[in-house]
Amino acid sequence: MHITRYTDYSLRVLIYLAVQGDELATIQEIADSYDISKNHLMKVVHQLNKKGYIETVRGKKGGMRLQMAPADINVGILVRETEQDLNIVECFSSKNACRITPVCGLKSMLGEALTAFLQTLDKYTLADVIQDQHRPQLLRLLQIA
Amino acid sequence: MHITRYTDYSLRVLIYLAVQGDELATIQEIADSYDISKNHLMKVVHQLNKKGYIETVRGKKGGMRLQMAPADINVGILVRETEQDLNIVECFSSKNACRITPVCGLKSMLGEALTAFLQTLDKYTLADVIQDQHRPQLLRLLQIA
DNA sequence: TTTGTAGATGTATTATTAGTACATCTTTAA
DNA sequence: TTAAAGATGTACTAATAATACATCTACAAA
Repeated sequence: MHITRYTDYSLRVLIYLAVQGDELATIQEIADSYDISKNHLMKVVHQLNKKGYIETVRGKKGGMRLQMAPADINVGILVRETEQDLNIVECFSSKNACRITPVCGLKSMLGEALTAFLQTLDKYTLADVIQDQHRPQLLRLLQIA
Repeated sequence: MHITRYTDYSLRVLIYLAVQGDELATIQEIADSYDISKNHLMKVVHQLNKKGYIETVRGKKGGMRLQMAPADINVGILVRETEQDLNIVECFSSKNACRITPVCGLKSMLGEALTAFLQTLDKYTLADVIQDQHRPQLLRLLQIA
């Protein structure tokens, strides 16, 4: 059981921006800080912009910054919006072919478990991820000047 | 986010055997009932046997049956044992390369969420999956004589 | 004791899809 | 006008889940 790197990277971008503050950050800087693919990050950033989490500025001296306060960015909601496919087993998807689905108790159990997973994340915001006490270390680890 | 078909099939085999009762069932019968790959099921059955969930009988007139009572087969434990990789994000695995892991609050949140997921499943057993009231329909849907 | 049927086991192949790379376009500050 | 930044779509690669296949072992019935 995994969440996709896409969701992981989305969270990392938001963490970077929250630590960085009001300055604009470029995709290149974030990719370098985490040592991950710039091209993949591009899609992540594009989606975060579309969903209103960040604002992007094109052109020279462009970049991006958070459009919402860290305390208003809920981790559970973000995961739900970012994780493409939350059908944890076949019977949750539209192309289900399992014959016993109508009378199988498993589906509701797994649904309840998934809800418990997401509701746990609903308790937290981006501000909780980056506690103030850790900000200096995060600035250093992410090599933000 | 998914669980693997391997885990799904493990659960389906146990459901079949619980519905079937004391008779021996062959891999072929189970594969036919669910219309899934016999070859894939072989591995699933082998592992369920190794873990003590079922007993298998080789040779002519062979097959398999449950080795534990349905009420003693816990769904959460089974999922933990069957799902190969429960490292939901990179920082949970041994080959983690994310720089901020030491001060990142996300790891404990996702850990807590995963625990909530599994603990939900811990509340249920195979007997809960197959409620008595549904047994006749399950027998029919699985085409068990 | 032979034969056929069942599971045991390991290897190879296929398919899916996440992840990555690349090319080109648009925007904007200097 | 140019360089630097994001926008966008397409194509490729890699990882791994899923499947198929081949051969072995065990057992029961004829």
